[in-house]
Amino acid sequence: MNLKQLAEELGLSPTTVSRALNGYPEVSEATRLRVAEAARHYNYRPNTQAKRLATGRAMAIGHIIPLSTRHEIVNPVFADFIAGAGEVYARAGYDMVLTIVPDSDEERAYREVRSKGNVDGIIVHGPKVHDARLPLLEELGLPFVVHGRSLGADPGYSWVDVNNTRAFERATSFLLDLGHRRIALVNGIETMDFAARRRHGFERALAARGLAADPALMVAGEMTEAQGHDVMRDMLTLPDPPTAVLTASFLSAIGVRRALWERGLRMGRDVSIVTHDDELGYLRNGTDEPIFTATRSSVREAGRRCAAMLLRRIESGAGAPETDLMEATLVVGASTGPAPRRPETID
Amino acid sequence: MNLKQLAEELGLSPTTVSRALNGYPEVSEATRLRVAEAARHYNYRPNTQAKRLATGRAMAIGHIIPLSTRHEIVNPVFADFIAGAGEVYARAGYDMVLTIVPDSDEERAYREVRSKGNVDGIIVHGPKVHDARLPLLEELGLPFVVHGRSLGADPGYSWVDVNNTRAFERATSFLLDLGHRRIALVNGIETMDFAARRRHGFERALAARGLAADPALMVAGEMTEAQGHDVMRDMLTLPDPPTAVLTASFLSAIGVRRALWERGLRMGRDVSIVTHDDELGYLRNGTDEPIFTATRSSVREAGRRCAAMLLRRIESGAGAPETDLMEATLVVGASTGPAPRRPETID
DNA sequence: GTTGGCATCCAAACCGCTTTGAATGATCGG
DNA sequence: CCGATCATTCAAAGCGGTTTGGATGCCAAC
Repeated sequence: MNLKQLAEELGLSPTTVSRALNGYPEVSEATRLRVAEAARHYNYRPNTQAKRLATGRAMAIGHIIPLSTRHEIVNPVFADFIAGAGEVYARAGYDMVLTIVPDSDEERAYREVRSKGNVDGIIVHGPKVHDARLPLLEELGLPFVVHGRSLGADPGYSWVDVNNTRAFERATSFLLDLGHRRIALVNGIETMDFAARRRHGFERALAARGLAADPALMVAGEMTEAQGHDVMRDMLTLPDPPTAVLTASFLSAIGVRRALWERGLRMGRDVSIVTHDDELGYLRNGTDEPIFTATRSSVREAGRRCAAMLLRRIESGAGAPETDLMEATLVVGASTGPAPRRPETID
Repeated sequence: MNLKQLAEELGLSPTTVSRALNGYPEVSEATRLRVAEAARHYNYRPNTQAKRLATGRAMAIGHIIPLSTRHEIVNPVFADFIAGAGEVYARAGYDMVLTIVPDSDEERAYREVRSKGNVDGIIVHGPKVHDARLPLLEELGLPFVVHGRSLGADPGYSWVDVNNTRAFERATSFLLDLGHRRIALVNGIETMDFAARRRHGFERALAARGLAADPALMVAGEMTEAQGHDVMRDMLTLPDPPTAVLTASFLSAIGVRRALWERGLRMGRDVSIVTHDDELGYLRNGTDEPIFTATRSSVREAGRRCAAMLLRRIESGAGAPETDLMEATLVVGASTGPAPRRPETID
């Protein structure tokens, strides 16, 4: 059933039916009701493609997911982010269009999306430091919102981000307050903006106490369980091993925990762990008391906010860039405790 | 730049340009080259909406992601599946359209997708036992492929699935061969088809040795780290605790491992663990030697196969349903060993 | 020298909707 | 009672492609 048929059925012109259904004022209340009734009865739904062509609005948002060609790993955060954003789109009547792109030809993908005109805007995932995509998108003139930021990029873009620097600065201070001095950082790949900022926060907190970060205690890599484990296993063989670890991901923290257990060390007593917790649906940090002390920030909520911001920009026609800096909360769990007194330091 | 402008620029009719670009034979090789050259030069890309309207093909595949309203949890497997499917779509020039739907009004979502006509086919995620969506989709006449199967549904549909029954049957036999008799099953929610089948495989293997499953050792629930932990913690307080555990997810296995460690038990010596491993990018089962003995099957590969199957069906006009049963491999890792001899059983 | 076939190209219709511009009849103020 | 105003409706022209049904010109065949 299409518009013309429905109009025919009603003895009206397509014009009137269209207007009645889209809430235009120049239609009598009586016919509007009649039309609505008929539409329901025939289960009429306007053809999306036709509507899009006619209005010039795709009513869809694109998410371009970079897929590292080397690592072949999808960001575990992605599913929750999508769930949050999807909620918002669904309510607003937008579709969500995903494109998985090997990071080798991301530029082509963006250009194509632009000229194909099948989305009204884009969410940029996983921004890197000095991310080349932002100037490109600016040039393309496609509305976009970045999930995260890009150090060194021209700041004239809209974004939603967690205050990663502050979060890791606080987490580090927290460990310092507990007496820890040998603190390790198990970070994500530091070409990623979020990881660079976390490291920065880590170093800043140390510097504030006149301490320098020990390069031997700072590692960056793919944030997996295996990474956490291998890194911690190696660090524990150092002559002066860390008494605390700060990890950028829940999975890394789990790996660190495994390495501790293997060595017969108790988490929170022998070695403390603080992790970042994205509050992923399938990776909850304990049910009541948190398993890990963590800097907590919901990725799902970030997804909602990104989506809402983008829709706002699209519907109001851009304007000055919007930004939204979410503060992470520091929740204390069972994985941290005072720094163990080393035998030789007993005063 | 649109078709008409490009045609103008070339001094040709839109008809000819369209044909040249789409490889129709009634165009001289000379003009075809000229058109291709100009298209490249002006970076022309046909407008998606217009093309869709004209051809009646959406060139897009829908993924309807059910979101349990109670659990608010996105299946962790989802990101990898999407990555696999996305690869295939990208190569074939299809878009991937995601819809996140609270499972309360899934039916409405399917009907809407159908009548809006913005996808050519659908991938069904997370089928349940007796899943009501399958007859609905059949009725709607929209091509679809199910990732998984549905026990009790009319079998006239296309699917890609892992042989869950067989995988868990083998895993259970493996544990039985090692001498284990008290084997626990930490399963997913058993209204989900895959979980029902895994349980079935588990029970079948026990039955084959004349053993009955102990209800106290079978738990079903959300497959999270916390679930694994809590369930195992409780089981360890039983008068006759399990010596081996079979878990339906890597995350549950990690939780089980935590519970063991908390009790000072060694994995693979005091208690064995076998888990199912979906080979998720961010949840690798160890780098060289597997951490856990596991039934392994790549979800990403399943994504690729589902996508390819659906495209095949769309482009060849349905036909008899296709099915693809993937066998999981049983990989032996460090988490299993012979059943410990109980003190009183020393002969 | 026609005629038929073939290779090329084009005008126009169409896909299903929105939207502009105009028509119609009813209502109202003077 | 008449012109102006208003409410309501419609025909037709897009949106940007594809596709149908000719045109045109050229060449081989008769």
